[in-house]
Amino acid sequence: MQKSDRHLSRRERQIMDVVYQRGRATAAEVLDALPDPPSYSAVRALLRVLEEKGHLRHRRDGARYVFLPTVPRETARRSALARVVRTFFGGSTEETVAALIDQSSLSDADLDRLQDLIDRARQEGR
Amino acid sequence: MQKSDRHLSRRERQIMDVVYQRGRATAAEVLDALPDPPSYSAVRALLRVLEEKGHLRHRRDGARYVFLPTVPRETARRSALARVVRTFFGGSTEETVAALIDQSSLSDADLDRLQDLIDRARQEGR
DNA sequence: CGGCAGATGCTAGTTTTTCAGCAGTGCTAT
DNA sequence: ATAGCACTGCTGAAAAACTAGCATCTGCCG
Repeated sequence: MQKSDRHLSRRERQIMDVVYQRGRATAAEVLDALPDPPSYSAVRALLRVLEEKGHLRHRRDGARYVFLPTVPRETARRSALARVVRTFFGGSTEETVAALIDQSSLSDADLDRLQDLIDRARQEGR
Repeated sequence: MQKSDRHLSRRERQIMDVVYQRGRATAAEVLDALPDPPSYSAVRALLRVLEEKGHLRHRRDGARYVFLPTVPRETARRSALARVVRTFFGGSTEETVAALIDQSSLSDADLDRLQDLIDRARQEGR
C-alpha cells in the first residue's frame, strides 16, 4: 500500500473542500454541494478513495456514513493559507492582510477586533 | 461571477502555481520548480494544454517560450484568497486575518503597517 | 557555412481519475 | 416480521491526465 498522500485529483479536492467547509458531510450532502455533480455512485466511490488515501474517515450515523477529515480543520487551514501567501503574495503576510482588508467590507466592529489582534501580537512579541 | 473556473488537474495546478509565484516562467524553470518533477517533455505538453485551455499565453524570447498567466496575478490572488476564506474560515475575513497574524511572526514594523491599513480602512468606511 | 546545443511540435502509449449500474444491508413504519 | 427506502460495497469500463521519445526548428559559435 502506498501513502499517496498529497495526490488529490480535481474531484477529490472539490470533495475535500466541501467537507472542510461544512466540517463533516454525508454522501448526499457532498453531491448537493458539488459543481457539475456526477452520479451519487461516483461521489461514494470518491469518498471511499479519499478514505483509503487517508484524507477522510467516517462514522456511522444510523444507516448512513458521515465523513470527517482526518487532518483537523485547523491544520488544513494553516497549510492552505500558507500556500496562498507563498504563491500569490511572495510570502508576505502583510500584503495578504492588505488584500483581505481591501476586498472585504469590514464593519467598525470587525476593525476593532483586528485592532485587538494586532495589539495582542505586539504584546506577545515583547 | 465564477466563470473561468475551469478544472485544473493536479499537475496543471502545480504549474499554474509556479507561474503565478514567479510571474512568468519558461518550461525549464517550471520543471525545476515542480515537485516530483516529470520529464521535460511532459512539462511542455502540459504547458501547451494550459495554453489551449486559456490559462496561459506565451511570448517568444529568442529560441524559447516564456509563459505568462492570462488572468492577471491580481485577479487570481483575489479568487484564491476568497476560496480559502470561504472554505476554511466560514467566510470570515476577521478569522482569516487572525490566523495569519498568529502563524507568522511579525516584526513591530510589520505590525505598524497593518495598523495603518486598519486606520485607512476605517477612514474609507466613513 | 556547418554543426552543436537547446527548444518546440507531435504522436502514441500507460496510468490515474471518474463514472454508472447492480446487488446487498440496515432502518423504520406498518 | 416484512415491505419500502435510503445507503453502502463492488466491478468494469470510458475519459482524462500523464508521460516518453523522436523529428524539426532556431540561435549561436568556431
